[in-house]
Amino acid sequence: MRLDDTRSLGRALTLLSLIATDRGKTSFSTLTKELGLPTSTAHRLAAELLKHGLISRIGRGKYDLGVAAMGFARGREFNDILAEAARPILRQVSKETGLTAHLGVFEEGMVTYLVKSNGASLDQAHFTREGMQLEAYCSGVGKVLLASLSEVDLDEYLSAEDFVSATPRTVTNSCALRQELARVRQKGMAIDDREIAEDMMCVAVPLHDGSGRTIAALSLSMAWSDQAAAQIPALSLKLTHAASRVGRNLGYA
Amino acid sequence: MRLDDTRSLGRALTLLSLIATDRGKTSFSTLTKELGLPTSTAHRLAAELLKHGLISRIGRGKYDLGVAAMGFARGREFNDILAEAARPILRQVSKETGLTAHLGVFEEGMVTYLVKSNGASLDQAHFTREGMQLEAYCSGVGKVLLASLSEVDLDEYLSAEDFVSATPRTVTNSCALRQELARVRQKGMAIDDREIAEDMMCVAVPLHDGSGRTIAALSLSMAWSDQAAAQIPALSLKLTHAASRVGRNLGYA
DNA sequence: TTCATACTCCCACAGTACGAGAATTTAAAA
DNA sequence: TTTTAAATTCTCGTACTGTGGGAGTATGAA
Repeated sequence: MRLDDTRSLGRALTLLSLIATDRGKTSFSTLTKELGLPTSTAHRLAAELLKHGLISRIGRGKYDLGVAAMGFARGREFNDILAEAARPILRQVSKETGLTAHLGVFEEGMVTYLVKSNGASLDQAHFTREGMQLEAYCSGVGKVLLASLSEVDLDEYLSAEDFVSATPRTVTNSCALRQELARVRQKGMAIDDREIAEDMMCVAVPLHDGSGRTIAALSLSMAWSDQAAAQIPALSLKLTHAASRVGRNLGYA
Repeated sequence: MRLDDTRSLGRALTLLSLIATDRGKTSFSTLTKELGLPTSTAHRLAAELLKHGLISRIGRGKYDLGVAAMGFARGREFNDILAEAARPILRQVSKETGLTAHLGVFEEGMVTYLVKSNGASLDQAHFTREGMQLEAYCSGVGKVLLASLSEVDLDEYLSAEDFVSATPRTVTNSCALRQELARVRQKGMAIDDREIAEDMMCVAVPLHDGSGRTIAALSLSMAWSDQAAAQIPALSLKLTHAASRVGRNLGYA
């Protein structure tokens, strides 16, 4: 897209998001000054936003979100949007690879699986369901999400959790987990090698929002084998690709 | 405003509201065809909406609301916006007239008062509070709101309610109330002449949304007297004016 | 009332947004 | 796999939208 092809629209939307953030605390003229918008232009755009109900006037020089903006959220959660935006892409990846793909988010110390797309055979991650919550420390998705936590959040998590072994390879030592998470952070991907089930492995990568924060993780699960292990770099690349496509679907540059 | 001064913005917002209504059921190309938007233009606009997070891609040719649109609604209700948009105008009216102004909406068979702006003296409607719910059949605001109900909704209301007299003049007969509401509908205003309190009267007018539906009512209350009664036409006009200003604050043409 | 600020209007001009059509990508059907 | 239809992106000359300074008006506060 040519950069200035949608200048008025872009400016108006920036203005809108400023108003949405500010919630009528700051005067309109102050906001537009920050944006460097000329008065007449700003008012012209505001009038159109007003006409469409996206903003409302709550006083002289004060605007807040409008009634149309309300209707938008009705019965819809961030997670729903994320799931719908990701679903077609996960479906494609699982079709291409024959493996089962997941998308999960971190909620209250657990991983919530928002999307599951089954691969060709059913012996991969047959126990997961959409909406299911699982422990974070023993899955690829979980490790990616934990790796994105701040120091304090991670400390809290590590001290609150009670780590039980799902398999002999599960990492249950808080120190070892810290090190593992550091590796994940550095590599930008996590591997679960028979840590959650004896005969399973998976790769997982983060999904970043526009500002680089990890908001979810994608994974591919497969039955464990030497040859499967060999494919991991390629799969991880594919997943990263998929993640950035999901990001694009959500409007993250 | 010159009509085509904000064409791209206007088109984009129309597109946005279509998507918001449709929720990804209809394909993008169908929507744009309905709007008569050329393909390339439509995609250019959609790309910008996407970039700002107002829409998200949920599949090939499918778009739904985006994550930014979510953030908008956070902790905000339609009633809040209505109240904030109306408050400065009611304040002005009550200052000009010295009377107490109210704005109320119909909720579950009762009137909820969203805004109260006190006049000069305190002997008008001293018993009302913002957020208070009162019976609809005996106040000006209530009568305006009842007058806007559909036949079936009104039938339901009339059969469900138990009408008690607040004063000797309160209309408690369901037939008489029907006639009174017809008058209100025809005149576009309601008068409460000592029906809720012995020494009080008030005028009320509807607030219409863009499509003409009554979404709220505004009123002015005063102590009863012959001279006060004589002012009612002028006050009603002023209120109608105020209502249309509130409407403008909300973006209703 | 006065004052400061918000808002609207005007209009000539710069350059954005337009949109047809071609090219490319994509997903699903065959 | 190939085929096919639809979605999406690209290109580019130009029409006309959007711009923004400035003047003028409206508004609310003191």
